[in-house]
Amino acid sequence: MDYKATLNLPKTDFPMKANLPQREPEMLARWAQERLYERIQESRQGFPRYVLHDGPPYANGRIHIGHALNKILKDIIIKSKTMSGYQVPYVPGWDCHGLPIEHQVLKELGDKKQDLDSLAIRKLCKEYAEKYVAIQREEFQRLGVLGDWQQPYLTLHPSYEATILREFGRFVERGGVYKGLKPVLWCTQDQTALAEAEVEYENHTSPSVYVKFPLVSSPAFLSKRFGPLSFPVKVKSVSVLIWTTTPWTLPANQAVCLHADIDYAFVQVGDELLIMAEKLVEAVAKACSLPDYQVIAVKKGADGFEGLETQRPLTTGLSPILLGDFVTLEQGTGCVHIAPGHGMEDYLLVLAHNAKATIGERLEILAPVDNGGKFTSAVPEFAGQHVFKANPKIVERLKENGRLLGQGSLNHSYPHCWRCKQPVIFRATEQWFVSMETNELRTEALAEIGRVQWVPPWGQDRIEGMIKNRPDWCLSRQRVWGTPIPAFTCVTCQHVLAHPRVIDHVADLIVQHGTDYWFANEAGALLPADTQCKGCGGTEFEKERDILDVWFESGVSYAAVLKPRQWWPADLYLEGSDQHRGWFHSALLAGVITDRQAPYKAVLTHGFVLDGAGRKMSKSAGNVVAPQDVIKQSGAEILRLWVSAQDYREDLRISPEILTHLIEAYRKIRNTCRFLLSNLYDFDPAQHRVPFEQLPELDRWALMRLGDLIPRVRKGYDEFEFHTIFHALNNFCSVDLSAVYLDILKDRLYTFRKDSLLRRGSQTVLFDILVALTKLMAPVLSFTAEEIWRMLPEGVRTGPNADSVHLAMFPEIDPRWMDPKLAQRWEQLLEVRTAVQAALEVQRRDKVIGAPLEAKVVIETQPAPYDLLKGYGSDLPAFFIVSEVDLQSLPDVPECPSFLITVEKATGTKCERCWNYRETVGTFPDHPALCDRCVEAVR
RNA sequence: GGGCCUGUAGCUCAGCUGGCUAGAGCACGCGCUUGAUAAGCGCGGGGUCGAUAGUUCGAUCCUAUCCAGGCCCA
Repeated sequence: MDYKATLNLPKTDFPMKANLPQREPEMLARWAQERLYERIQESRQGFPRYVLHDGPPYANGRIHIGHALNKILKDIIIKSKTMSGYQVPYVPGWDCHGLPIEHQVLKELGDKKQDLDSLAIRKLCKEYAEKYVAIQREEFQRLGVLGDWQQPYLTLHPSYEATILREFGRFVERGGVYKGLKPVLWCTQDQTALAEAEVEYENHTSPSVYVKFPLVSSPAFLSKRFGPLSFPVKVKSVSVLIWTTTPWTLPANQAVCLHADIDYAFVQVGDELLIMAEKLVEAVAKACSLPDYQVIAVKKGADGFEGLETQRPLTTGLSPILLGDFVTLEQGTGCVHIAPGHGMEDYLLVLAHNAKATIGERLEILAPVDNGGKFTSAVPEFAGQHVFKANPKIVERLKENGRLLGQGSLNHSYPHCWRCKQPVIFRATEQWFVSMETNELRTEALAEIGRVQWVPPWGQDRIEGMIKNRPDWCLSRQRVWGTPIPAFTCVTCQHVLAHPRVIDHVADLIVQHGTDYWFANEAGALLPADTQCKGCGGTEFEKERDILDVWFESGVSYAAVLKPRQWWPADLYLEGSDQHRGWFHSALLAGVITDRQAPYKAVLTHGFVLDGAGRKMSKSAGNVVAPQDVIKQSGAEILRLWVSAQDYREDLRISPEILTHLIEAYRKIRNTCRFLLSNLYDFDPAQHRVPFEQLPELDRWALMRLGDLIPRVRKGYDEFEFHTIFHALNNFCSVDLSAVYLDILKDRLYTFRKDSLLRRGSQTVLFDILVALTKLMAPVLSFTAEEIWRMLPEGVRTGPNADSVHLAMFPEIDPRWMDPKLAQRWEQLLEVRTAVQAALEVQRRDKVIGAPLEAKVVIETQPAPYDLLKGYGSDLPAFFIVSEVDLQSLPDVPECPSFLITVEKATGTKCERCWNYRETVGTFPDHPALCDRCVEAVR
């Protein structure tokens, strides 16, 4: 007779093969059709709100793995907070303005761009941004991220742009906004500012000159100051020797810079002493063909140079010696000529100097060069000449006035305009700034940093360092794709008009007509009717041509997105650690300016995604892992699991190998759940549930393990330590369930009567475990959890709002589960079990047994373990999954291990139905091949 | 070059304020099972805790330097 049909073998429609790439889109369609996100929000009405404010990704290009990481993390937080009893809205956004889009559009236009005005270019930029918003929106949703994808926030929406303008108005109102100079890359041919991305580095030959800056102090004074040092008597002057490849910047010279740690030599040449880096003396002597020279003394940059004054070579003022870190020994003299109007480092050095200096000591940001690259009347001798053309004449002049020590030429890499291919210059132009000092902005921002929770904690050090050292915030860009700076200049007296009331007026116009209105109209149409200049009473104005820095736009997103919904301040901002300089930074400054507080309570950062070897991904290295490929091959679920498996606070790694391991882990979890489901096919919790009090220890132990898992996982979610969740789930499925509980349970589930108390009891536990597990994994394995959820019996998904696992609450533990004494007993029991398995393995190797049921186990133990084991009596064979256990107390078994295990071939005959070896097999005439238990079960 | 961060088995992670032969899961190897079967079970091998020097009775854990890598800035 075939007894297999009498067994309760597992049965389920839940497929072993996940087929995620096909199944996920179906699930997404269902969620969309069921309006799952909206229903989740409705279901949490009246719950405390938790606001995670989305940092807007830039709307160009398809998403990369870093985007996927960021959005999946956000989704995990949103789902887990929802399941913890919060209302968690999620409004995604996009950053739509800015140079990269404008640059790309111009590039694609090629020569055609000459014929287009700014309105036409803006139109193309808008189309470009909208195209990628649509693409990225699809790609983000494909990851399983739930949110208000129908009404995202876009920085190009007129209402958002109006908020940008009004926030700028609040900046102005608060004070601290001013116009100042700052060097930018400038093309003198096209007469336009350029961004770093718009220059190409090509070789270029520049003049190279060595120029003396005589110290004002007498040699006698200096010899005392530096030592005393004894200078040769014939020395009449002491000069700092600088080297530059841009002689045309010398009229704008403001200072000379030395490095504190570099050794400087006093080199005697004739009746002069020249100061230059000791290590470069030889090279300089050669370059300048010095006939005869001698090093008199050597002093560190830090030892006495700072503050000494030198005579400028072409103008009348004095240039102090400053110390700076950027000075190197690679070329030149180790002494650098500083023209803050013509170099970024020069500019920053002078800003830092001015911040500490008295008014009289402050240096000027001088750039006496016009839009066409010609000297202005501020440099009478060369006025009207293009700076590159003037270079030789300047060198000539230096020769005449005795300042030139040597000259040559240098072929080096130099920035050129991407359009006209001409060499560009650095030139200070008028820009809008917000001062870091007015209203104590820097101090207040630093104080706010202290009130925000930074995760991980070093984020605080990082942003603090940046705020401490950053220069004033430059708000203006000389571009068209962005939001205009809503300011005007009086045509008559050049007075600048930037007033909150006027700005509000402009904002109203923009809400009504869109931002193009600004670009299409002149000042008259943009100003309130009766506007008069405060300075002169004039009524004619020129509108500002610059637009706002995009960091300003995204920085004020709290005003555009959170405040109108009363969600301000946000509970959390979550982005990559590069945003300490970016969004966290600009949002903090904007928040402190407009509200005197940070717009967030906590900031969480994640690291960057690297390849398997910990290296940056790049096309050229060929190590790029595209989320689209992973999704197509393995499914978004694998990407979600990947995010959860690693500690994202540090850099993350991804590679084919890592993904393979994650797929394995996924299978394990999926299969475990499938096994649970397949053994519940005939279980209806409403009818069959067995009360906790009637459960045997094995089942109670399983619940206890679940009771350990639940708080562990929930703590992982609460503390944003998702990788601990992955490991906890993985361990629970592999060890507690698969290797122990489920393995032991098979005999009971398969061979006992369907409705026996033991089988129903275990099913009760399997059911509770499955439901809990499904909920716990849902924020990470959102698709799979939902797939399982929909396989559960109808009545289980209790309540009207429980048809999706994402509407459910996390499981709670039942205090009755926790039993420390049981835990202790089972720890020992499992230890014995491991020892039994080791002993079985030995006999298996020797071919004495194959399957463990072929074995009889003899355990000889000391009295104490004996008593423990004895308590489990007839349950022991099932626990070890063997046919027989012979337990004996032996006082003289050694201390460690406290038991001896012998494995023999089991006695009796193999029962055809349950495969146990039993003496009773053959004693039943009706069922000669069955054991007593099975006879009972089939009767 | 500067600021911040990272470096424990093939992979992903534990390792509390320095203290037992450094752990887990997976992967790998071998075996069993064929009633979770493109599954399940068991056993096993594998780490000079990035390198070096120092502090200490004792360092994966503290300090310094170096090496490798990341983000930001220059």
